[in-house]
Amino acid sequence: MPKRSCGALAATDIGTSAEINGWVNRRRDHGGLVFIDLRDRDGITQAVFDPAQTAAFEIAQTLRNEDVVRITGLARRRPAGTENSKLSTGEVEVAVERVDVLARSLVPPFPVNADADVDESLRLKYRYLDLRRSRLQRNLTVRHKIVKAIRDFFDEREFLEIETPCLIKSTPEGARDYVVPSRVYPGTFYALPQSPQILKQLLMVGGIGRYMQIARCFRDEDQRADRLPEFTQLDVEMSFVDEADVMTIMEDCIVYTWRVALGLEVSQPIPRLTYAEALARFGSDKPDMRFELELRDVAAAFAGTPINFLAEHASGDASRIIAVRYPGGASLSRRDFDALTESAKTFGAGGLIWICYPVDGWKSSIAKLLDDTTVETIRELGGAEPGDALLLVAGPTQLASDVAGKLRLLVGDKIGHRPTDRFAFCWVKDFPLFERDPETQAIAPTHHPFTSPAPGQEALLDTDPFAMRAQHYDLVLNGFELGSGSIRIHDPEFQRRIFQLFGLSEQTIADRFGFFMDALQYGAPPHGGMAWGIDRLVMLACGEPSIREVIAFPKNQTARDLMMDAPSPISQEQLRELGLDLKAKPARGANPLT
RNA sequence: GCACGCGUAGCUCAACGGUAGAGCAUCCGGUUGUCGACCGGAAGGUCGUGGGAUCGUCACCCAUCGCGUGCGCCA
Repeated sequence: MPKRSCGALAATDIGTSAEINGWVNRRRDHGGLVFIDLRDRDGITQAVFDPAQTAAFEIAQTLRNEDVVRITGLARRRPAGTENSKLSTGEVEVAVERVDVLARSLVPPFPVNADADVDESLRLKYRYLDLRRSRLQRNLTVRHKIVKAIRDFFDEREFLEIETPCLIKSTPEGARDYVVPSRVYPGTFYALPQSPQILKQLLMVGGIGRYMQIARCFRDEDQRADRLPEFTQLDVEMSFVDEADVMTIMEDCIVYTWRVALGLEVSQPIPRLTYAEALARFGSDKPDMRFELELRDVAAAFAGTPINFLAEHASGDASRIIAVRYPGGASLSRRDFDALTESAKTFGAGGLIWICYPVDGWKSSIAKLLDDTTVETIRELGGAEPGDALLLVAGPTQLASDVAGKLRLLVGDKIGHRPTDRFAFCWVKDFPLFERDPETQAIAPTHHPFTSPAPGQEALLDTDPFAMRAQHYDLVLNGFELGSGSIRIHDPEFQRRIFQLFGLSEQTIADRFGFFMDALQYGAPPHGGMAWGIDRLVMLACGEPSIREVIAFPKNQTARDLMMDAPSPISQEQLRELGLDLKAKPARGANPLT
């Protein structure tokens, strides 16, 4: 007898016998007739129990949601008028002749057969139940398809997928490491990789040429909706390539993946912006390109203004007065503008100026300080149409740009221009090679210390490092950084100078990067690559607000696994073997649900 | 570490400072074409925790715990 999945039963099966296994999604007991919706990953099939089949009928009356059963019976067409167009199997049903209860279920702590919102902690504690629900079934399916498409894409181009170790050496800089104590060498520790960066560069030195990996990475930093301590990267590296080579192949990969996994066409070429352009036009180095609303500099309207708090920002390169257009914003209430002002303040601005342009006349938060001419000049510079409003942010260039960029996203949200089912990619390139730590003013890499400067700029290292551009490119989707890549330094002497620039001593370089510096001296090919955040990519593809929705067993925002209740203390025996003494008592397991 | 929001029945949520309630789920009974079945009934609460103000609190104040979002952090 053929086995059928719950979603596979079709009109072509009518008249045949079938065996179907699944979970009881719902029972509808009509007394003289019982319906069971049987569910598996594939779908739902309706089983009908008739009193004539005495044994099966009696069992049917005892079935409850999430019991696991095997039914056998005749697939038949549903009586006319009782078809269910909501189900793919809605034309047919199984007249059950025999039912075996394979497992009983307790009453689940939340509804498994509905998509209703449930407290996320509860979902995480009972993740195996949450996984049965359609949302995660769908998301994990999409994730599989995306990862498979990526692997197929690189396989066809003769990349090798190579696994790199998870127990590696701690290197300074960057995020905090997760560490694992060594039993064999008490007092020493492995670190878990923050990314396979150095390893993939060594694969290039090793003559692999084209490498890819779906790699697990670990960073001991605080969480966000799109960031967990443990995450997955697509890691790619190639030898004898330039920036354009890498960007082309990664762009092709996105197009292929979207087509094959999602059935969507991404229009090419994907727009390319310089870092400076992205900041000026969108106030962000990861602009959301789903909508226009570009930022406009309206400082010219305030040239020679007597308004003190604007005059200081109205000229020169150090300051800006930036307008964000709010289409239809003229009809907003005073309360709405107050809320926008509050938002601007939380973004770091001192305040917010708004000007409304209804069909007749104008209104503004600083109406007393403005005249018709100035207001009209601002309107022209800001590109406002009748019915719009302009939100003005004044301040030091970086701050004003950043706040305006965030206001732009807020306006985009309010006018519904950021739908999760639209995908707008862009490249951002020509990043500065270095930036200053805002607190210490120390020089630091914008990307990482292995990034190569733009060709021919090496000499600037001694004279004006902050003028140097990097061969560094980001792929951005809907305002999220999907991934970063760069052409790496393959000259050991230049790499040494970069490390020294960041204040690493010869000794530190030798201790931490000795193996890497050695390798560069044995014929390292020019190379470069990229890494994407797979969780983020799938999250966006699924239209989900958090990467937890596309990971089977995620940690929560406080880095706990609520299902396993990890992390947890270990035994004295384990500590002794590892040569560890605890200074602090283990933190109490913080799971409120246990 | 900081800011904001949330915490009431198994789930999702209500409740003007004056007797804690609804829908769904659960349990029982009825029910032969439902598919969020239906009808009738029952059971289910330390209002996160601890203080305080008040004649009186789920509601107000303080502290604390948990969860979420953001900031810091994330080469």
